[in-house]
Amino acid sequence: MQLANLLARQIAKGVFFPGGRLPSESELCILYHVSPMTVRRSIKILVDKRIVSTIQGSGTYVRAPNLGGATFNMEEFHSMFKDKETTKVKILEALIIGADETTANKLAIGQGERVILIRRILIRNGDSIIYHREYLRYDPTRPIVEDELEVTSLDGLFVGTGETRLKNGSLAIKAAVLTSEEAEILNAVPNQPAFRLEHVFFDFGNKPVSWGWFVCRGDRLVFNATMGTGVET
Amino acid sequence: MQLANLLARQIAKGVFFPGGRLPSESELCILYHVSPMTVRRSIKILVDKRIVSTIQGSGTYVRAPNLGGATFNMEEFHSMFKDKETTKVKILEALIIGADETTANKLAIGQGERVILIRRILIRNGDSIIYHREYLRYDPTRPIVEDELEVTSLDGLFVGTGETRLKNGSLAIKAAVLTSEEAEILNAVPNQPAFRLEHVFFDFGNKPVSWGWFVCRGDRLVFNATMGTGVET
DNA sequence: AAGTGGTCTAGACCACTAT
DNA sequence: TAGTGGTCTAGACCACTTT
Repeated sequence: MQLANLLARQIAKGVFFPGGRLPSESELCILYHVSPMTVRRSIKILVDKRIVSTIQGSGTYVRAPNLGGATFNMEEFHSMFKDKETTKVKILEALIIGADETTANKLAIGQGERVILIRRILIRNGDSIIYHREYLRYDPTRPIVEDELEVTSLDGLFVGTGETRLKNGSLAIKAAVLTSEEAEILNAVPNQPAFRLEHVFFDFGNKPVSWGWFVCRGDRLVFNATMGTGVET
Repeated sequence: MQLANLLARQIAKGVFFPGGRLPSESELCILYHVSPMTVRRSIKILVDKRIVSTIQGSGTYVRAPNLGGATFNMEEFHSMFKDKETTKVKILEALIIGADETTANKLAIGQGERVILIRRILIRNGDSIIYHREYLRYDPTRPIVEDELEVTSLDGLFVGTGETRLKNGSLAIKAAVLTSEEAEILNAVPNQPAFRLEHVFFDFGNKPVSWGWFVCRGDRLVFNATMGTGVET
């Protein structure tokens, strides 16, 4: 939206500085010869970008860049294996086991109940870059297991297949060091810094049906975020 | 917005399933007796939440939950010291030094040029939880240094003071292990998993004026994200 | 050609804030 | 009480996709 970009540039240039107030919506209407709705949507764009914040009855204010407003995404992580030409997934193991305490808690089942464990490894250009371990609820009436075993590119977990009926999920980034098992798989040394990316998926009954984690060497992954207008002056 | 929530609940219940198409905007107008603009804004809300995606000329489609769409924020990190009653910042050191190679690169200055180093420690309930190291461009004409030294609550870095005129910033989450120096400060053992949160701030001339990093024990910090509607069925 | 989402107009009324 | 942002109406025209 042109007006939003215009205002963002002005903020970036320092015309409106952090803490300062923007012209009121009705003023902007007159200044730029647009309707109130257009002004409102422009401002909404800036609010979404956390560049300004609005206070009803008071005004629209320019935010100072602040760490708290930064958001990280999975782009960096995803980019590691979105190229289907050079990456492939190898299933190291897929077997039925009894749930240990952690798995039982995560999947909301009883300890010792049967679950499916899948261990995968993601290879790019012959290099093992991600180790994935996933525990699935054992439920013959659901096709989730077949779905999961068909995920041969891990990219499926990222784009969504359109077939799975999973409702919600949660993700957690944890700091870790490589265990000796992981280090061997990832061609690294034990105790090296690493990211552990845990995930839980829920179905439409809000039951957890899958949990697991990715392990990636810390020297191969960074999560990035930006603050501020992101506009060149 | 009521209509947005209504649609989100229907999606969560499985009325519209991933990959499926929502009723067209004009149909929703008639169904719920609202104006086109209202429908559009409702759908915009769902688009922003990554629950649906729109394709011009084709329709509005329900997204499958996917890892790639997840976003992390700093809430978890910020919550560690937003309580001003129990947390305080101690400046361990503040001195002028010559820039090493890394610092020179980060601040876009010459190696050996003078920079200000500030080492801080964040204490909550007598517990050292975050170690902060920051390098500032030495520029007597700018008040940034005084500003920074006045940051006695680190929260200032998060909410923005309204005084600083910093324009943009970047953040990076890296996996690390505690050095022996850090371990001593944070009452932990060396080689323990940790997060290193690097930041760079730029002023209105797009010059980097500050860079540094936070170190936090991995067992005290997790970054969380959610996928899907986040709605109870 | 018909239907879809994308953008916009020119207002209206309301809730809230400032003075 | 005047001014602010928050929400909404009832259309309009356009770009794009589908058939």
